[in-house]
Amino acid sequence: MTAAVAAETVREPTRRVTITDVSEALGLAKSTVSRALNGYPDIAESTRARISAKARDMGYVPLSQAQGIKTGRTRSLGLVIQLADHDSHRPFLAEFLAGLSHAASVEGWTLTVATSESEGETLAKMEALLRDRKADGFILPRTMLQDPRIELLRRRDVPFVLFGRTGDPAGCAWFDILGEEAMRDAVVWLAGLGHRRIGFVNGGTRYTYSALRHDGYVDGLREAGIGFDPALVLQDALTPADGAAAARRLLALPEPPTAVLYAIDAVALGLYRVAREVGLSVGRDISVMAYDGTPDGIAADPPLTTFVVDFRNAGERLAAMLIRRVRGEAPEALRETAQARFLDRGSAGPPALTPAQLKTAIGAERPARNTEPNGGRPT
Amino acid sequence: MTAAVAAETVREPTRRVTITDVSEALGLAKSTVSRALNGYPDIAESTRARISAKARDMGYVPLSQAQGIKTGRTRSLGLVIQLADHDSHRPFLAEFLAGLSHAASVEGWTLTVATSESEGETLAKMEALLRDRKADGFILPRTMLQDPRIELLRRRDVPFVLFGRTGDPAGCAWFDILGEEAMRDAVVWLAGLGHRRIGFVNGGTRYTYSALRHDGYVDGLREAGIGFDPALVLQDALTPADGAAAARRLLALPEPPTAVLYAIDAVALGLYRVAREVGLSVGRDISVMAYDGTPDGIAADPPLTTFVVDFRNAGERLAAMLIRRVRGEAPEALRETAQARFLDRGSAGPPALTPAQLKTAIGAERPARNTEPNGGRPT
DNA sequence: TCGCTTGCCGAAACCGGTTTCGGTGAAAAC
DNA sequence: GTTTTCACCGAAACCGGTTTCGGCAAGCGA
Repeated sequence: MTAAVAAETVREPTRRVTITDVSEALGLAKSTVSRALNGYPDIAESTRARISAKARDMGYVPLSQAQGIKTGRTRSLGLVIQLADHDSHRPFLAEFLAGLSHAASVEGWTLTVATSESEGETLAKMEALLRDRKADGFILPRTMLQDPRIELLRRRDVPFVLFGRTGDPAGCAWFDILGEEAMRDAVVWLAGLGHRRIGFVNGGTRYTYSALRHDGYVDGLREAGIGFDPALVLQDALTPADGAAAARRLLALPEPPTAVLYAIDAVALGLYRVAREVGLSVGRDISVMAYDGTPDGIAADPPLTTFVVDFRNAGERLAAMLIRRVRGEAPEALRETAQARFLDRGSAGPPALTPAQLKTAIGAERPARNTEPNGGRPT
Repeated sequence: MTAAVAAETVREPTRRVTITDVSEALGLAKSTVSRALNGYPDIAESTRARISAKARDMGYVPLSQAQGIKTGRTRSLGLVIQLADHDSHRPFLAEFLAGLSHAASVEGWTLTVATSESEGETLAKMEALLRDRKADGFILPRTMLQDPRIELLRRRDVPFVLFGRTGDPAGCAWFDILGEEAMRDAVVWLAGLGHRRIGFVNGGTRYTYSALRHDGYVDGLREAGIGFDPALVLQDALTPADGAAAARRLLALPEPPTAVLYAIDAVALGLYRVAREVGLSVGRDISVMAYDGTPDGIAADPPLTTFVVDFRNAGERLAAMLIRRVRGEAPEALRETAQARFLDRGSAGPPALTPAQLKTAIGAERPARNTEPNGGRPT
């Protein structure tokens, strides 16, 4: 009741201050004010100063949609999230959005978000956002070697930035984390602990990061002086279930790895399950490392040793870059990379067993299901 | 190289079809076309039919920002996500966004997202989005009993819908899951299994859901004929750490509960840790149930029995309601609720112990750390 | 037959900006 | 001292719509 009254009375009639208000307050033509504020060269510096001062303390903020009707741009960033149940980025979505939103709002821009269930729908959503002028450009997460989104935007001459790299970098701006360096460092670190048989469970081969991380793994082996064994490498593991299957296959090898490096945290959690089943202690009997920095990794026992990606920072950098891109800067000048931060949480240690010992330990231990502390208590 | 050439040649000059194009094609004034398409009564039905047919097959779609300059509305929904490290909704953000985005796009609307780190920033972001006309209304997640967002929007007469309920429902539209029913059902179900001492670990008391779920817990006790014991109820547990602390306090009671009901999945995971520490088997020695349907709950051992909330559906309903709200429908007609789906995954079973037995079992079992299968193997 | 509604549509103003195109005055060139 | 040039600003058109206002013709009652 009181609320309704309040809504009626307090309702602020604060008409927004327009460019006309500013021009009239100064006795100038509104075209002059517009050109002054937009940096046209045919305005005297003194006049420009007068105008921007007045505009500032009158609280004038141009209405982006009114500008857009003529300029075609509305100061908004587009993000189309393609959902997939295996999406390992999902836990970080909030961080990523926070980064994007923050960097955007600093410049007075906003973020338009859409979701899609398929590649085709993603393209359709992007076209719709362009048609409605709800996005001046796009952030493209999870880039692929051959990416139809890039092709579309290139063709339409729409600005975009990649979170990740791609096959043909022409005309592309990007921000990416050097996953290859993380993989290399991981291998070197594991080798330093004494491991010589190191498995690698990679992510989706269609994504750009996959080939890069594989290269990093190979580089690490070379640096550590360990020979490459293709039997130790598995591809396209995207879910915990995939990760568990991969772990089983690796442990079933004649000479199983004493350490497994996963390209994705969430997938690595699958190894924990397998280890529990076959009675191996993670971090002692079998070491595991991964990449991403999932919060879930902390809950694991022992917590997962990993490389932490700062998704918030990634969002901030990408938004800032896209804004500059929309403003006309060349894509070649807008390419940044950063490193993931190594975080040792105990899931990788010196090998307690040789591969041969490991092999026999696995066979001896089953069934390993009944390992609860209070197993035999009567109901 | 080929891409650059393509960008140059294929660049579509597809000028968008405007209302003027349509009016000229029909030999009518554009004002007539506008009024026809917007349902004004002073247009003959035959004319209206002719116009909308022509508009359709010319592919005319009004430019929302051009409309907005006059009407003030741009067909966009606003969502300000207030981040907090304890936010239990975070795992569901993608689902929620998918629901919002999908329902919005069906009506030709879009979703503008911003994030904030504090209550004050949330309000500021909402004002900024309104000022820029980037949002015609807002979805307010995680409503509180006393919610400053609601007060702001009421005062400004801006449409909004709540995900949750609130203290003063005047002028509010909402969608909510009946958490109170879930809590009641949980208690009744636990009682049916034989539990008489049932703890309750609630979430943040400032949020509306908290009081409701507490009521549901009490209702369940009444229905099961169990007396209410305030010692079994803890409030404001928002993180796994909080959940662990709560579990310790409950287990330290003279007569500890044999089952604990958590208002939040993520918090309930804290009990698993405590159980492992003191050597209790979850689902046998101590039962636990919670609410939300977190994916993390599946990874727990045993998987967490819970009530699953369909966040995607929630997003869809909320977006649809907000659109209707912006179009002028009364808030009182836009109030929906739904139920969470019970999902038995094995973390709650018949009590294996009496509270007294439980008490002694806890004391006897420590230290319980060295329970790994291959404990004593030499390095 | 005449005047008055009423139904239906066109003309024009408007929304809040941008951009093109001249025009003016002062300084520079002759 | 006159002409030319240039720097600087105003007027007006425009962007793609909405909305107000008024006018015309047909229909109605008298």
